[in-house]
Amino acid sequence: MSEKPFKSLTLKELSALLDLDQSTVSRVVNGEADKYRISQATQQRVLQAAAAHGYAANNVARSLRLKRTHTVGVIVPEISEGYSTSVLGGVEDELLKEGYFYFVVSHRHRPDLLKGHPRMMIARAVEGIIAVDTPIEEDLPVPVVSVSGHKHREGVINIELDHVRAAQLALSHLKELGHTRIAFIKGQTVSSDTDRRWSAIVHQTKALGICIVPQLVVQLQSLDPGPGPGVEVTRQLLDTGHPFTAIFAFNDITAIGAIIALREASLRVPKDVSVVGFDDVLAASTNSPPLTTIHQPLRNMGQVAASTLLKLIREGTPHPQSSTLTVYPRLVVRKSTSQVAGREV
Amino acid sequence: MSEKPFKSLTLKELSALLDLDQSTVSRVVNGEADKYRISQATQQRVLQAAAAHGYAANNVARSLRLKRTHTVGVIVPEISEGYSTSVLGGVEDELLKEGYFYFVVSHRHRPDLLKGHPRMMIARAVEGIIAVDTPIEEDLPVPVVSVSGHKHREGVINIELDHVRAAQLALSHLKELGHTRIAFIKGQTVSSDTDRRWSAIVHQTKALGICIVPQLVVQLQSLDPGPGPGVEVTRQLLDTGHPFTAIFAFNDITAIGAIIALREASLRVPKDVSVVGFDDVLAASTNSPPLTTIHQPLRNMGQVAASTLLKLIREGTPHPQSSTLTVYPRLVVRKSTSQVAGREV
DNA sequence: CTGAAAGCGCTTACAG
DNA sequence: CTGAAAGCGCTTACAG
Repeated sequence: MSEKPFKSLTLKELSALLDLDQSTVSRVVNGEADKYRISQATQQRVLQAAAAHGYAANNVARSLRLKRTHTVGVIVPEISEGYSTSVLGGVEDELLKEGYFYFVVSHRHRPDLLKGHPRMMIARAVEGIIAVDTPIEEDLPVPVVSVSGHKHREGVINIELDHVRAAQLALSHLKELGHTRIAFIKGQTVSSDTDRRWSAIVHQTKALGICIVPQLVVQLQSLDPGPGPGVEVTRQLLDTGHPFTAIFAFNDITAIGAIIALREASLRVPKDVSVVGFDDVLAASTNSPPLTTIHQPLRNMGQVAASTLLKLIREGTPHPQSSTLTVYPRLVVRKSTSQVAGREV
Repeated sequence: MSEKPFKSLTLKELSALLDLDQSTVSRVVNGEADKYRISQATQQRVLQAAAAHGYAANNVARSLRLKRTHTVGVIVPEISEGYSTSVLGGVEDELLKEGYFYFVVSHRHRPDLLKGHPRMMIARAVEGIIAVDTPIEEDLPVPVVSVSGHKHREGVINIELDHVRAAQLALSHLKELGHTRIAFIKGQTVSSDTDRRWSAIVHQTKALGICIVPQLVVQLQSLDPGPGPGVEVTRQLLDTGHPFTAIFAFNDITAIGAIIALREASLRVPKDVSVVGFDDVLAASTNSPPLTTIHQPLRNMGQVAASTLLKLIREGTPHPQSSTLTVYPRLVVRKSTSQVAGREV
């Protein structure tokens, strides 16, 4: 039709062409012709001309006028990483469906970005914010939904995994296989899930009659998103000389690191040591051996986060109740766990 | 300072408070006080009041007035996937540095989204678009930079890997290890890299005196982003009964799939069959065995794409020359390749 | 049934 | 040195 695609006219130009007022054209284009009882003839003319010239309203002007940007912000720790991007997939599903777009920013645990990014997004007039595994440190003037946030800030809705159930699934699986000396790798202190997960484990070991041996509990330090930190910490575990037959790792990448360290020490997985991961990111199934792990419905968590945020935006409640939506884990048994052997390491 | 963080005043309100005209306040806030020779006293008052009230200009109004949104769009095949997100990391590095934000959308190879998403982003007034491994099907009214696009559309700048060098690195590595019967897994037809990579391989096999056996060439069909398609195609390869001692896979995830299929057939990697991947995503190093692969500098490609796009935007050239920026691969030797054994499969 | 006017919140020539 | 006015491109009460 037009020579330059998208080189769209303005409303004013289009109206001039049609010899109609802007307001009339605006009404027809926005599907409010009936409401204003605009004649069929006029409607036809407008619609045809709009199509012919590829008219599309300037969204910036529209946003200014309507005070709605149909944009939300998403903040994640690290963009090049499986956990966040699985959630993002779900966020996208829901948002695009409703005509919303989103900005993504990553903070990499830098305090300046943790504070600055939400502000910048607000300055960009986002209508709401989704924080993935990221603490929100101040009150924000838009609705906030947090995925694995755990801060319970006033007015923030949390999408959270049932960690007690997760611990139960993992630990009873290990117990059934005969493991009693289990080593634990806790997450970095910066990760919002760390405390919750650990409390749940402590709780469930009691329920199941499993002892936690303090020497068999280590914590990730380095923020490196790869398997390195898991390797490091597993070496420490082996160095202590305390025997164990299984490791419950903070996440899949850490579990993969643990397996690397175990192999270095000539220990076979799962024959000598069983390893359980957490998250069920893509790498869990492609690893060799494929990881037994706790599946988090990450994509679904993203969908729930997005649809919840959209609901808050629609309702326009300035300070909704802080509350929690719980999602449920699943045990995925693959090849990194097996019946405990006679020999302990 | 103010009770509600970010509940920012408008320029007009702030000016009223100070009993100054909007224009004066605007000038000071935008750092143009000197240019307009505004008195020190006034500057102080304005700056202080702005800080006290947390004044920040409404970016929507600003964008409308200046006709600049400081926003770009990024389109990728799949958001929950290592290749795209590695590139996105680099894109973010450069963009945020310059005060730009970006929208991300994924098309999942759906024709309607491939066409619709760029249009929607244009309607959102992005100043430019970065297309990652995604063909651009029509002329767009903003600058476009393509990462691994290969379409050479008029006015689009391509960031491309030197595939000939990549093929040379992989094939001479295999040749040095004594492999002569090499199987090849080509990419899906929808992937922009597929043709280029294959041409480069054909070219380099000739240069190195390696024969391509037609029965040992298979192509990925399924669009599933996991290792499944690689497993499938490797089974076919084994079913043909043609002997081979090495596989050069289209990417790391496919290589991982190939290894799974090889194991099913009781073949050891690398003892019986060597496998070379491509990309060097995180999974390549964490896999067991860790993959020998061709490293693509994905993050760097993202950085180059973003800084190039920003340059085009700054220059305001409506239709720059189509051109190509080449980046270089690196061979990463890990544990999935070894000297050829006497026995052929 | 359609139009004229105001206004969203900025920036910037133009005056003085 | 500072202000008054126009205008970016829309939408929507208010008229008639």
